[in-house]
Amino acid sequence: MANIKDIARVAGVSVATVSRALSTPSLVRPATIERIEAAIADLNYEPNHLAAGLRRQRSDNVIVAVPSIFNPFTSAFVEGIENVARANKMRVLLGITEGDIDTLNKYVSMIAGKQADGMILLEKTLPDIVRNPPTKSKMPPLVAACEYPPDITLPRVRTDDHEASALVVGHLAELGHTRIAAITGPLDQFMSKDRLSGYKLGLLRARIEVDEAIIATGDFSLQSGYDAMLRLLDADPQFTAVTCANDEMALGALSALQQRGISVPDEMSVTGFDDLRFGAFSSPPLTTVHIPTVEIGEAAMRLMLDSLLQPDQVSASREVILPHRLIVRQSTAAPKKRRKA
Amino acid sequence: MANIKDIARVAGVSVATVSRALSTPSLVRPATIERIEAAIADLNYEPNHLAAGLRRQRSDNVIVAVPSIFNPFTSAFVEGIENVARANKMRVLLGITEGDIDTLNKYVSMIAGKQADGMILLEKTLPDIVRNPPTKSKMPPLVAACEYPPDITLPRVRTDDHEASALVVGHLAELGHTRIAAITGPLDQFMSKDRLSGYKLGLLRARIEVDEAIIATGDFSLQSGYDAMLRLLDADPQFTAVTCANDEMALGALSALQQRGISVPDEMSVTGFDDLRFGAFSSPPLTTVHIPTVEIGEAAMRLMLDSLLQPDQVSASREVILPHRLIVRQSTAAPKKRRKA
DNA sequence: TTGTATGCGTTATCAC
DNA sequence: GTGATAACGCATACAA
Repeated sequence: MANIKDIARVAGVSVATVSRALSTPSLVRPATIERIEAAIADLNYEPNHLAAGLRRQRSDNVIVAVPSIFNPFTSAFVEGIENVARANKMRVLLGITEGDIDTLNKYVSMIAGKQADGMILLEKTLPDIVRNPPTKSKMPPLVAACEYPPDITLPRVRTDDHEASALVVGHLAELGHTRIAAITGPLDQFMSKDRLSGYKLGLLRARIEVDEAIIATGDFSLQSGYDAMLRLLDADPQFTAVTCANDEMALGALSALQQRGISVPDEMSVTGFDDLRFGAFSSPPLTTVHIPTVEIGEAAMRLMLDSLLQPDQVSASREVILPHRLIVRQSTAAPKKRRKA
Repeated sequence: MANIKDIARVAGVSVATVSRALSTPSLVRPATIERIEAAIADLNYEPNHLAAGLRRQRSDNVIVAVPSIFNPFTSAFVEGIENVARANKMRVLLGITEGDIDTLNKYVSMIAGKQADGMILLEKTLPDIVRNPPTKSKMPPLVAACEYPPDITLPRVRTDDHEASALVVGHLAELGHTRIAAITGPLDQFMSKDRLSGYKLGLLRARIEVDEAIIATGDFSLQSGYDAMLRLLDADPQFTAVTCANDEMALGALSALQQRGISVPDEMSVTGFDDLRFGAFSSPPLTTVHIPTVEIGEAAMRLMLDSLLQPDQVSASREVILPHRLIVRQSTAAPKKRRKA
């Protein structure tokens, strides 16, 4: 492969000029640039990013740490990040953790190793470095999405899941439901807790008492929603609506109801959370809250770019909150018939 | 940040020894290794991957080029790639093309620029370099997945979509269906053509004549499946089954049928293709063909590792074909009632 | 506007 | 088993 030296020789200039022509063309005479470009085309030259990176001490990569990419929520988020990364000449390095903290910590150390310039997190656990900032070396640029407790000082982007959850419950209450069950996410995740407390807030506002007997826990998967729905039905058949902490579980719940022969929304109203495409085409189409997942990724990447441009800026505590909105489809209606026990 | 020189000084050895201790510990006396490791821990040293890469002329990155990651099929594929990449100390660089050939070509040139060592493709179009191999520089390591015409010489991994499609149609024919509609993918994609020809093969085997009037084209999206189903129903209400080129479109079709009040599977049988998780929880659960998407990604990455280990090997024409299997759920049944026109 | 010289941090070759 | 040293290819401070 040709290198910058070859180009310099062929174009009859110095390597410095070639370098400048590539990175700051405004400093080079147009005629010179032309000769250089001719040489580049001639030799099929491609700048060596590794060498440039070594010199400039940056890789132009950003790590995206997620437990798995194998679900629509995460992949939309990653798509958003990639969109703005690409527009800013940066690349996305995929870091799948499978929820393992050691793997996550290893990804963080890749920043010190210059494999990446920073990291965007969508994890339920934080890397150790957040709680134990390095004393000698400087803190690597980190951006958090969605899932984190309020006491950390990372730049972050999220939606107001608390209010969003209350909003859905309010919708059900307005329809006339008074016994509203819930299927939550895993309660060791901040996001789940937030959505659960929003559910309780919604009940409070509607003057409905919380009944722990009709709150079931899932793990955000279709299967867990299906299972939780069955458990709920077996435990107490008197509720007329169920609100799920995400669309996947709501879809699972829908499937369980269909199997039990309980009609939605006539006998049971069901709501989701996230607004996955699949929810719009379920039977019946799912009432849910739209979460701007792609935009969350985009905003996270923009925060990352900010951190990268202004190192050790105290923009550390920047927080972006994106708007949600209720999407009413056909899985919710006023409670009509009483189901038989 | 500490570098290898600092470690050497603190440990009282030369940089060469430190480097060896890190990469080939067997060549270094255990006692020496201990001193070095102590120094590493002491100074919080992290090897600079950029410098190592420059010297060794490799980045340990592999680009995954996909039109979008925002769908379960692609993200499962990427997850598979990441799994085996991680196990082999390589990283995945996400390359989203949005179907743009220039973007794709740019990703290819990143290999020459040493940002990545190779590229795995899940695209409907091939980068120019495949048709016009470079004369002076050597061909970058490329691996193709699923979507490509048979005349290219890239290492590749796929399933036998042709037979898989015929298999589904065979299932419907066995149930007694004689008018079987199809919803295909975009016909400029090899994968769609393959699945369509498999559909026709299935009809042929069942001695059913092909009727172009009940073949509709979609674009693999939920919405397009929904739209195509409506078009089909309006054009000819006499068919009793419809086979869709992927699960997303089948789910869309299910939604359209439900809206029209046509019961599945009593009045209409529906089949999908891919076996997304969502298909198992639709109403009714979807009969489909399981495609081992994650495994396809894993196999693709293994082919990549092979290419990387044995440069200019003529393993170029290696092809891996992974098995599919029919998954019968409740969206298919023997044709019972005649729908009213 | 252009050229010269230095260093980024590592690996690998060759000695010892 | 270990050490000295020459690349790897580029960006930039400084000179001209």
